[in-house]
Amino acid sequence: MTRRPTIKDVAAAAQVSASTVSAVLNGTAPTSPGVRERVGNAVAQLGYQAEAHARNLRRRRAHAIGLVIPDPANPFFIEVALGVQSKALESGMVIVLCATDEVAELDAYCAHLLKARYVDGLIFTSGGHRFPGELNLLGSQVPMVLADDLFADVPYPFVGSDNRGGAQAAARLALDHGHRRIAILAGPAEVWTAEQRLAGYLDELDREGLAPVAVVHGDYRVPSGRQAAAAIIESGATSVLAANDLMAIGLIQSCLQAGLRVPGDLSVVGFDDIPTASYLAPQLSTVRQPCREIGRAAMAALLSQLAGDAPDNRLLLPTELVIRDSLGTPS
Amino acid sequence: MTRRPTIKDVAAAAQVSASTVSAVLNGTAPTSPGVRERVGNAVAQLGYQAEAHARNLRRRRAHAIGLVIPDPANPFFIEVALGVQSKALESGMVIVLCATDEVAELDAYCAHLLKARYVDGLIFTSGGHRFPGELNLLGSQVPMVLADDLFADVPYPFVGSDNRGGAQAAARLALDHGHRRIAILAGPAEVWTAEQRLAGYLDELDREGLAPVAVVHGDYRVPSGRQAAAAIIESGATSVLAANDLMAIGLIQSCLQAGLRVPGDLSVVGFDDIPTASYLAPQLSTVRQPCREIGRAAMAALLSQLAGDAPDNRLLLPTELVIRDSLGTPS
DNA sequence: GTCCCCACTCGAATCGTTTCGACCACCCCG
DNA sequence: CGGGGTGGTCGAAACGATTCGAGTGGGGAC
Repeated sequence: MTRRPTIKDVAAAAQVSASTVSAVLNGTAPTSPGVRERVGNAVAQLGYQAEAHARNLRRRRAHAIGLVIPDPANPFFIEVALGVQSKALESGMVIVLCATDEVAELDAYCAHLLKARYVDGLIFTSGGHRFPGELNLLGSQVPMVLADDLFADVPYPFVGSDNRGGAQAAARLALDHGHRRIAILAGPAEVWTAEQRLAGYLDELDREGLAPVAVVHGDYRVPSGRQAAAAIIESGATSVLAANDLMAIGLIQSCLQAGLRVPGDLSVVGFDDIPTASYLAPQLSTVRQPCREIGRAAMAALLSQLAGDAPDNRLLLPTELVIRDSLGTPS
Repeated sequence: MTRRPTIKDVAAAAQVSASTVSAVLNGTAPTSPGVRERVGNAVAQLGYQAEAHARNLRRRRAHAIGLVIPDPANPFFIEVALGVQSKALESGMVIVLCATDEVAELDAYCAHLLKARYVDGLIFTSGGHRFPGELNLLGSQVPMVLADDLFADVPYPFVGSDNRGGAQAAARLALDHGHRRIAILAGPAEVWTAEQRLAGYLDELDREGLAPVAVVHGDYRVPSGRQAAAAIIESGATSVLAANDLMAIGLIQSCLQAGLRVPGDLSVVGFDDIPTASYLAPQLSTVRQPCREIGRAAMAALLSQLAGDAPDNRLLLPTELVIRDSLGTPS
């Protein structure tokens, strides 16, 4: 018979009881070296591995977390996901994917996972999407960590990057290149990251006594960058600070089509440093977020929350300026 | 008491036995309308939802599958993942993410998930990576479906796209534009998709009695495209057929830097149609794969395999030519 | 020598569900 | 009127682990 071995089979082979095997395997009680060795041998010989569901049922822990990605089109979140995965691997956790662009569906799915106790908690990367209502309903009952984007009215720990500082650095870079007529291609108005970045840009311009020659709001996606081009060109800006790379890409596309040279006629600085940023011509100067680290830190925060510790409420990781070709001196 | 309600609570509230509640909820036995209503009310009132692990333990089914992505950097697989997710949502399955670029780790992790019965099966997207040894060890015991890439010596059902036909179409496009000196930027030598695409290119050239002026092999990633540029320029080709978009991107970058115009001096056709392809200047003409459909079909195949049906062994979905700017007539 | 404590092990109970066989009442058919 | 099938319900036994209280034996302290 080739039945999958259970803990009883191991117990029989090692001539001890099932509870002792459990104690050995989990280290929950002191055991003698002889027993440890016999159990170890039996496990190795039978190729035993504990059944996840039996264990989870008894322990009342799923050893799994849900990773929520409402906007899978943004490669930024993929990197965050890899960070989460890497930390999860180290800590024996499993990641359940919750990724779809259909937000209502996603909402219901997450609620289902939680109510069925399929996951112990959630890591929520929003990217400017609204916070799901049904999840909100459950209140702060759910162990959850917000990654990347913050909702002011939601009481969960948060891990993200220093958007404001990054934006300041981007603005500083443009100023240092001699730009004075600077336009801002901002993100969606009510989104925290967008607000932070906008504030950072304005901060830094203000220190020079400057104000932007134009502020255009987009939605963090490529087409909105294209649409913003006309207004920005019209503003007479020599430089644009774009609140993310996708919009910067759209903007550059439209400008090139309009016959402008980048960076000759118009300099551009993005935000995020997605892979595509370095594939463009011109390669995009941008602000790199530590995506993987954000993912890892978010997972760590969730773990400590699950362990009952009160984690840091807000963790801001530093950004890094990536200088490529899309920024020049004003003509 | 604020304890999570169990099936017994529902049973008590509806004044029936737990087994009857189970029968109602799962439809596994005939029940009377009156009982159905009482149970329905009780469930609604208590907000009951079955605990996943207890159910899974008893049913000996995880209702979960692992999605293996050895190369998360390739956006192609993200799209496939979304297709898998969408089908999974419909069928009440849960997706466990297995994504890391550390292949040995990934291998061990998958084996762990399977042995612990945390997942019922695997969908494996390889993208030219080697097939994990430990998984292979388990033989065809594991319900598994290969998506996108095929391993000749591995006996699993496969879902992918018609790489050969797509490549033929790409070659035909170049020929129809009048190109005669055509180079091929092929994928890794032992990878099935690369072989198929190469064969398709050669097929179509051969029908005109032509042979490529150069065949350079890359590894499906951007830098290898850059490195291939010199040899291709030297070959005097007027057009390049690139076996995927990432390599095409690298190639174009290097050509532009070398002062060539694209498509003026060199036309390029890619493969995959990743989002970046339409963000480039020039926008890349390429062959679109039905990524989401591949994901959905792979999930469907895995489900039928789990249900005991023998699924189609190889499913090839049609590709589609996407014509943009990177292809012109030879000068 | 006695007592206590600790290291070690075990059996039994438990987690929350599904499933299986048994049971009952009823209806229909012969 | 008897018997067989069936719709409807139930209790008890799994599923495979962990956990808890209890039992045993040996060693150290007094």
